[in-house]
Amino acid sequence: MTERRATIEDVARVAGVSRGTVSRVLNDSPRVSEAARAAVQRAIGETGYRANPHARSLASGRNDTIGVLLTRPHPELFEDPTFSLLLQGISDGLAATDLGLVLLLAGTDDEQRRAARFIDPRHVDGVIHISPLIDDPMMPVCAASGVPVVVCGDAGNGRASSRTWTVGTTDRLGGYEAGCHLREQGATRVAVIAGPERAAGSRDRLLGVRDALGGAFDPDLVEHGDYGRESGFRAMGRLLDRCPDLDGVFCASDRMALGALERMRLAHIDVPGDVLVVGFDDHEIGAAATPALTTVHQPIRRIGTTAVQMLTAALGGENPTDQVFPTHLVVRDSSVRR
Amino acid sequence: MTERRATIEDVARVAGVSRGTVSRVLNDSPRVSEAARAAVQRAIGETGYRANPHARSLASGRNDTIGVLLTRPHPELFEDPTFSLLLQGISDGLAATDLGLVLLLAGTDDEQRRAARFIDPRHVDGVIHISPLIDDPMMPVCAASGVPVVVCGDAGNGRASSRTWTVGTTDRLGGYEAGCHLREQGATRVAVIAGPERAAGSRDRLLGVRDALGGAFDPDLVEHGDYGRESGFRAMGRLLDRCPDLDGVFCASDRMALGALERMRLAHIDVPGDVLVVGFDDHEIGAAATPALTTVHQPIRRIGTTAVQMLTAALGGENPTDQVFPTHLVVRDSSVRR
DNA sequence: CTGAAAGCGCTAACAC
DNA sequence: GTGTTAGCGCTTTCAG
Repeated sequence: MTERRATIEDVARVAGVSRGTVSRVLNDSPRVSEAARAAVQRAIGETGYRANPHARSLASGRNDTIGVLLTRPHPELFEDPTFSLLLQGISDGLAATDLGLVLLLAGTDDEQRRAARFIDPRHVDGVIHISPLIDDPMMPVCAASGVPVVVCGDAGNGRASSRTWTVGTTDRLGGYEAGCHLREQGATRVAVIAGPERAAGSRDRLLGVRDALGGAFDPDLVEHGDYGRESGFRAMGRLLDRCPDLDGVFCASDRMALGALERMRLAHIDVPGDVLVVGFDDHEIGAAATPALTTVHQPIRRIGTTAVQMLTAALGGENPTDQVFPTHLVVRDSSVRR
Repeated sequence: MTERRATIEDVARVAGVSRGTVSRVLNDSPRVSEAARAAVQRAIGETGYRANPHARSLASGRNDTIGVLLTRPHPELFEDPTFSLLLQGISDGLAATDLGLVLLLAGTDDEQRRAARFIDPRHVDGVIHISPLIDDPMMPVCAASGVPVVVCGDAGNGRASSRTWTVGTTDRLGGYEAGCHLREQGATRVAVIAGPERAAGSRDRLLGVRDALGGAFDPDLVEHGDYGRESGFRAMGRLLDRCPDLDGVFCASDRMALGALERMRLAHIDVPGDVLVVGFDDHEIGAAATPALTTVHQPIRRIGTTAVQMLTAALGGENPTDQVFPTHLVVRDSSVRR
């Protein structure tokens, strides 16, 4: 345990070659004879050699690690299946590479300071920014660091830096489709349970329904939640207090929609008989709900894998094009009058 | 952007001192004159200097970073408030230090490989292992790396290495108390909805109820879930199929207990009239449920802060003592016959 | 208190 | 193909 770690020097000695050759084998350069390669590999096994990542990074300027930046408070973050899926997508995308993955928590001020230290070309080669906020405090940090960044969602006004790319969905169009659907199904007093005020995606979905409803849109019938079930439940309560005869609700997340359903059940309001409901996300829980939830599908997991692809492309010196995946409405029972 | 980053050399030149002095200021050594310190600080501001972490680590052997190891599949992990709380505790604990925090995902084989690379004395100074499994595949990796590890929960048979410590709760005793309570309240056919088979904590809770029930314990009345609501719902369904006249249920998590409540509501089984229910965790959702959930409280957040304290102590060369926090029963409506 | 200098372990450019 | 060598940017003796 106290024993000194084997270095490249030790390996070279054991293999009877020079440091340079060992390094070449390590970075599998083509300019190595089979014999030398074999000898080095054996020596690595014997010595239990593991490269010192710092020495390597110091000399090469690479880190072989990317960071995933998380800028929402823990509870909000951790209970949201969206993040789980996004992260799975990222994990999937990374499988094809040999990059390391590091999660950077930046939900509180203190965490932001800590994370800022890590957003540095000498720590991570690139950053994937999940859950961007409007006027996101970490965007300037990313820009200043010079690290390439892929934002999942809206990067905010005037792209922070030339090394920022985005991959997202048609949030606004999704909201629009949901709004149109509610209207078509006959809803005339449509309420909205939006997500966190500062969440970029939520704002776009809200703009979308507003577009769809036009004059029928009532700004008084908008409540904000945190994407969670409980917040949807409470928001629905407030909406019902204010407007007992509303006949449609668009929720910016499926979980809030489920909370809203629950609240209405409690109030003996029939869905879809009295009120039509549309969610957003298309998570499993929505399909299993009673009534089955109409929702706007977005390919979250795919966004994750794409983010990785774009980032690796950027690391390779390419200039990836921003991607926007289409959302589409999934009509189920909660929005269709029987 | 393309501009070369300022190095310690630049700072030294601007400040009119030597590299050594700058380094001393950076590591706030006491052996520096006020004048020199001020000059260096000014120069740092002017040049926008930021230390190169790799160079620093290479020279010093420290990393100033700890890793949090997560060995459960994403969905399971991310929807569990327990992790959120644990992580908050860790975040809190870290606030007093200037250590960086890095989350290491190791839920799949691929992720495990990736994480293993990072569990290395040259990457992280220490590891906090959340959610240990029985025969956890990452424990040998941790041991082999020589990195100090604090395990939140049971480290498994024969402590992996002399540099492993644990902080946990009296899981078994908690299960025992729950079991006793159910008996005292008159339950005679008690079922158990345990957590994942390989989760160390879940196993202990199960052993605890078994202790309490003694001869009344029926191994056929045990089902396993993944700590999630849905899995509790389904497990309850299976139990009811098998034993429609059970009169008590202990669930290894509050979320599974809520799922079980839901399932029983569906079957028009009255809680606590027909069946008594006890959960585990004491999450908020349980207190808000109908009926309010009796549960076993464990100080999760505190476990997180303690893990950090133990780890920093270990990094400081001390040998912290393992900690076990007491659980206690919180009696609410779900387990008390009216 | 401060400067000089010797590494930390590795990569990459340069000879051969 | 392979060995040699000059750094990468910092910490940490060791003198002074």
